[in-house]
Formats: sequence, structure tokens, C-alpha cells
Amino acid sequence: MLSKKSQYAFKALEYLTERYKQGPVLISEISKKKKIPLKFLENILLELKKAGILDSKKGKGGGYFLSKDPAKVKVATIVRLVNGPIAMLPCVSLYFYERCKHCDEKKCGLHDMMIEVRDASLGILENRTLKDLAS
Amino acid sequence: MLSKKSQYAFKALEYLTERYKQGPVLISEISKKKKIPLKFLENILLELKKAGILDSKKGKGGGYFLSKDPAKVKVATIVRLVNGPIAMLPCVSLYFYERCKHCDEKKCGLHDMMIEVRDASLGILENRTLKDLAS
DNA sequence: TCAATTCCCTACCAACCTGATAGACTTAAA
DNA sequence: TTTAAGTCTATCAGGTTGGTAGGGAATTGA
Repeated sequence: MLSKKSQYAFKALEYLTERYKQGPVLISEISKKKKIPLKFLENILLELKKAGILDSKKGKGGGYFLSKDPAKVKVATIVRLVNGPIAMLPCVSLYFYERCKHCDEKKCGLHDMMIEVRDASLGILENRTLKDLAS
Repeated sequence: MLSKKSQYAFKALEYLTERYKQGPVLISEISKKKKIPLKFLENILLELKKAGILDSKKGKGGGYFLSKDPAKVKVATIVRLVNGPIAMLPCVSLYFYERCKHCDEKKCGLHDMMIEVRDASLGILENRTLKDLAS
């Protein structure tokens, strides 16, 4: 399941997508409109900024805004960033791969199945963007 | 990601599938062969028993065994039982559904996408059984 | 009937994660 | 130089995860 943090992140990104190229948006505005605890949202937005998804401006008239075209930001990227691995096992994860300790990947039945599940999910998440989310 | 508990559960079930209809298998044997902490495994097997997946016999010559044909036990069932929801959001879960607090399911972009992801995953997990896992 | 064997049950624990808050600091505009 | 913002560090309660301890209950067989 996506963490609450991830759900908040998506809500905030949806809001910012709707306001793409309309100047900085206040954290407090997003917080109110999307009903996300202010200080928690701060952390999330900051993380998204550090990852290059968002950019910000300080001081009066400041706020957050998308740093690139929402049609170019994949949902899969956000999930990985905020929520972690998409795969159900470390040994089938593309971005968070870890070798199985006590099981040979070549003859592990779970392994192959979970690769299928991963690819099925990625087939969707890699082909949807923030723009799809907001429309 | 599947919890370690879930991974242990699948390993144990794989072992029991290989020994289907060959009499009870000791917890300690599964523990050794599959390298699963004994007491932790006890809990897991007990839970699987209570859910009707396994059955057991006490005393000498006792142990655990599958209570039905491994070809009839879906992987999806085990995942839900031991790991929880398969869907990425409560509001798109079939077995663990919860209404979204601050978002209208009808116009929530995430919602529709996550239904697709869920169905893609279920397309696999609902159509594989313990038997597929072991072979 | 008694002892050995095996699962069953309750309780507990440390470590970590999650969701959230507090407060001070920095930058920039007016 | 005041005010409006984002930035940073720290902290916290509560829950989950992975795992352990120890005795109880049922079954077998001698």
C-alpha cells in the first residue's frame, strides 16, 4: 500500500499540476485545499524539491512549483521516490535490487511470478504522468 | 513489498507443497531446510492453519501439512492473508476497502490508475497457485 | 499410566517506521 | 528593515516488524 505520505505527495502534485506555469504556490494553500497537515507537507515538498521534481522560491510571492512539464513526470518516478520499491520482492526490484539470501533466483518460484507482477504494474505506472493524474 | 513473514510463509508452503500427501512435516524440519527462525515459523504456520490453509497433528509423528490440493490454493489468497492488501490504495482494494477521506473517487486521478494496477497484479496472483510456485 | 514428542498459546521485546509537530534559521521582496 | 516565505534539525507517540521465551495441551507408544 502507498503510505499516507505518498498519497499526500500525489495530492499536492496534482494541485501543482493544475497550476503549472502560473507562478509559485504557497505550502499553506496546498495544505488547506488538499487537507494535508502543514508541517508534514513541508517535509514532503522539500523532498520532492531535492529530487528535482519541484522548485521553489523563498520570501514574499514565493512558493512551490513544478520544475518540469507534468506530462514528463512519470507516476512510477514519484512512487519510487516517496514510497519506495514498486516490486513485491527485493530480488525482483529494478531500482532497489537486493539479492535473495537463502534462495536461488534461478529456481525460486516466487521470483518469476513477482517479476511478472512487477512488469504488469510498471506497464501502467511507467506510462502515466502527472498530467494524466490531473485530467 | 512483501514482509519477511510473507516470504517465510511462501517458503514454508513451497516445502509443504513438495511433500503434499506424504504425511505431517515437523516445524523444525521446515525451519532447518528453509532457514526460517523456528519460533517465528511456529507463529506463521499456526496462522496459516487458522486460516484453513494448513492442518496439523500433535504428538509423535505429528507436524504440519496442506489441508487441500496445492493446485487449488491461490497465491493471491496467501498474500492477502499474511501480507495484507494487494492494492496500492485502500479505496481500490477489493478485500480491504476503505473509503477515501478527502477525495472523491469519481474524479480522483490516482483512483482509476490504481484500479488498473490492482487488476494487472491480480491477473497474475489470482491465477497462480502453490503448485505453480513449487514446480 | 507415564514419558516423550509435538503443536499451541500468551507474553514480551528491541528496532524501526510512520505520521506529525515545534522552533529556530535563511532568503528574498517590499 | 520588516515581513513573508521556504529550510533545517530535532523530537515524539504510536504502531509494525521480526524475533524470542516459556510453559500448556494433545497425542503417541511403551
